[in-house]
Amino acid sequence: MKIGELARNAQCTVETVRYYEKAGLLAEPARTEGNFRVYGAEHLERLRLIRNCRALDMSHEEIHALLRLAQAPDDDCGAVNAVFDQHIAHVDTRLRELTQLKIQLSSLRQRCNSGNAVDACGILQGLAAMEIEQQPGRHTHLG
Amino acid sequence: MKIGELARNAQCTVETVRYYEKAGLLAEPARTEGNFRVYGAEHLERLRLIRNCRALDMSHEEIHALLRLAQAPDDDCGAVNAVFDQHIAHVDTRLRELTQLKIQLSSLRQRCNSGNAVDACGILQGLAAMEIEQQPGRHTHLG
DNA sequence: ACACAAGCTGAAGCTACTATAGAGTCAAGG
DNA sequence: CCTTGACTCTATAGTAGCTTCAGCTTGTGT
Repeated sequence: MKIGELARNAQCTVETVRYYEKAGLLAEPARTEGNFRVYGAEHLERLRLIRNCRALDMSHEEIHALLRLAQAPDDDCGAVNAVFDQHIAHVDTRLRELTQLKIQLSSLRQRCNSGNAVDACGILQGLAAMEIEQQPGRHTHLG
Repeated sequence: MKIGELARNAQCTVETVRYYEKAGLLAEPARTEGNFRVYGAEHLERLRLIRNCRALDMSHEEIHALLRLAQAPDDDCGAVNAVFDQHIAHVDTRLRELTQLKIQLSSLRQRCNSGNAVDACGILQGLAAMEIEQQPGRHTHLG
């Protein structure tokens, strides 16, 4: 299988595949005489796993950890569960943040119903007056 | 007011202030003889507005749009409301995505309760087997 | 023989900053 | 007057996870 076919099978672009290789997530495949990459079923399976992890918003670091753990098939999978639980915690944190954000946005939005001059717009006034809440730093890689 | 004081007043770093200037969000201030930036109250107000917008996860593009609109104080503020509504829609979209994500993650998590060999781990099996759902592209700048 | 698709490498671009190097400015203390 | 230390200056590189581009080579169909 050449890179284009692999990419189609895994629903991603050729560039992304090459990027994963450079990032160390996907093993370097064999090459043809003409220097084209040749992939096997095991590459596709691995790539699918990576794409699924990404679809679940895991970071490359988290995926890397999972892949390392998956290499020792006889070990206890407790560590796998731990990586997973941590990621769920990330998602939870971000969900709470966004929920809080939406409350703030909605309350700001109610301060203006359009038709005012910009000068008198409750939203802009609110944005200028709001007291900045210091965020306690990044606790998740989710934006 | 020099840059350090401005930054303290707006709860951000000196580097961020210089970055906003280069990004065109904050007007270039006057300089002292020794080439230090000197800011007035209007710069602080503008910077506070920018920081509040960022605290609400608006992109620089959105903030830029708001600032442009705010420059014509006599115009109708309908356009301001539109920018704001669009941002609320971004947050909503991302909330729905993350909620969906959490459902998937939870269901995957239930497939393994640790103590298995990695080979038999339901999570890894699920990650490898999951059918990739193609995302309909980025509809928000929120990660 | 020639066109065109698909592959190759390496580098730059994206967002919103953060961090570093190496210099200059300025007020206070000795 | 001189030094120390806090602050400031510019310019550059790094972060994540790709995407896009330039310029080239390889393979395929007619």
